[in-house]
Amino acid sequence: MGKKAPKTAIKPTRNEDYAEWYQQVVKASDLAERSPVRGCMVIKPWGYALWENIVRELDDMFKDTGVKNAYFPLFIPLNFLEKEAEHVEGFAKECAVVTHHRLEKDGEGGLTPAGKLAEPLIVRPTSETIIGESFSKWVTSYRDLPLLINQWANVVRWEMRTRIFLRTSEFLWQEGHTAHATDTEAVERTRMMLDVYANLVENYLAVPVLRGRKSPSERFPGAVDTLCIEAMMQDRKALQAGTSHFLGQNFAKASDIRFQSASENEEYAWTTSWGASTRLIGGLIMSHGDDDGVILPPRVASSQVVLMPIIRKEEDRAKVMEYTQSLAKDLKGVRYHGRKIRVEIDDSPAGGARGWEWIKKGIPLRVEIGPRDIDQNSVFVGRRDTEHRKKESVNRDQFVTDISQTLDEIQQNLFERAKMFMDKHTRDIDKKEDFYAFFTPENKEKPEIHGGFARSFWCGAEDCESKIKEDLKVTIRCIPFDSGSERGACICCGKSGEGRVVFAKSY
RNA sequence: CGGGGCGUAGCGCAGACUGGUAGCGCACUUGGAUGGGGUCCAAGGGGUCGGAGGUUCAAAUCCUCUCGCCCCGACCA
Repeated sequence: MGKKAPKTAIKPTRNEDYAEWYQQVVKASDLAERSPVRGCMVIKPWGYALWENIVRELDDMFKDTGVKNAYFPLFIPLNFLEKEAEHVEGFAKECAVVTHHRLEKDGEGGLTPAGKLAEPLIVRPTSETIIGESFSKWVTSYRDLPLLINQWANVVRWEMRTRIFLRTSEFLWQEGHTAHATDTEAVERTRMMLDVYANLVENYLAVPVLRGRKSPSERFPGAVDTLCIEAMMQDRKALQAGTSHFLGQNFAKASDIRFQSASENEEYAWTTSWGASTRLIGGLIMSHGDDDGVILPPRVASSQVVLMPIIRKEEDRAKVMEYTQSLAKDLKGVRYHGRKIRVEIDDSPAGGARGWEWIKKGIPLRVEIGPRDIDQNSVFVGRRDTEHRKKESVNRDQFVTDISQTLDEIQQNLFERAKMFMDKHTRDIDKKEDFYAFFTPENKEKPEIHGGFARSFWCGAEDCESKIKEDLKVTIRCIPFDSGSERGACICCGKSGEGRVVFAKSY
């Protein structure tokens, strides 16, 4: 008899310490690790594949709407950031600044910066200003519009506190920037791209989201309107999963993006910008992960299935491996949502440890293959979205035939589970005392998981927002598009407000 | 930047109060036995004890300074 197996692969559990659970899951799942550089991460192959799949899907969706990719510099001249007043306000801090362009030996075996730059360069925290510079040259006539550009890039924001995937000093993202002849068209584009994000997050990451707009205080600096999708994590906090901004003519004026209209007037363009980042991976982990590790939705998983040959006697090896290889070949021939199924073969020694590694990594399907299965032309299959002991023998050919359907069932199951969770912890709250109770943990010393999304009325005053933020660390995450026209008393001051807004604690 | 915690093998930790040969578990390597849910036995490899300075015959341990990380807060486009 071996050691008694712990109940869960991840310690602590979500309920014991959610923040620590998250870190342990990231580590155990082999998705990423901390780097020697403060606040930065190394994305390991198992995690980077998720990003590659997100990129592939999103990029296709963008191109389907006419967007083209381009690339702009990493460095932005300091004065560019000074062009838009509100933008300056929002970005004044938290930027990496390049002040030198050379290293010299310091005489003690080290290196010291030399060659001071006349004007410092900023490592882009976002690229509105430098892309605006290009746009101003590219746009002269209404015939040049709309201009629909996206770039896949890394950006740097010198955050005070970082969390792997959720908020890192450097992260990968895409930023779309468009310029239009009319405000209507720009507004439509803003909404169109938000819907693209919602589609990706719900249908690929299997994470349900709320769609809506930010309150003025939560807007992107310099934006006229910020649309967002918000997801609920398993600690019931909100995660902003994507934003799309209608910038009005603010950035066009700052960057001098003008065109001559059909009626021969000179006008400023109307611009938008929209982004989603590697933060999505953090959202995926916190939406689906359990106390045994991460659970990857099949449509973005690095690989969908792992084959684990069981070789009891050396003379069985050839037979088992042959059966395994042939199964792998058949599986790889199956198309799953337009792509090949990816198969891992793990022939490390059979035993519980091997299986647990794959559970922690969250692969959707685990398949054990031993002499017994071969005799019956079957395979022994475990699904990551069900209890880990629940495994069943399936006819080999049936398994291959059904695999797309099985993966879709897992995908669907993950989405529905997350949707039920969000719905369960979303409630209409009309009394101030109920609102405060909802967001106050019973144990102040070691807060349990509590709260959720509160749908309440708000009078529209920033004072009420900041009061609630100060009291409870709760903010308006979004004003849902479908909030309706029902009127009710502001949860804070009691004055009348139209439509319920969603309050929550957030990442 | 404020409060708290922590830096000792790849990972997790003990040793520190009371200074005296650098330890344990996991992982890794080799050999053997196992094998359908966290295997067993045996033998190995791996360390500037975060860094600098000080006290001492002697420092992981005591003192001073310093760097870094984690958690909570402030911040978060």
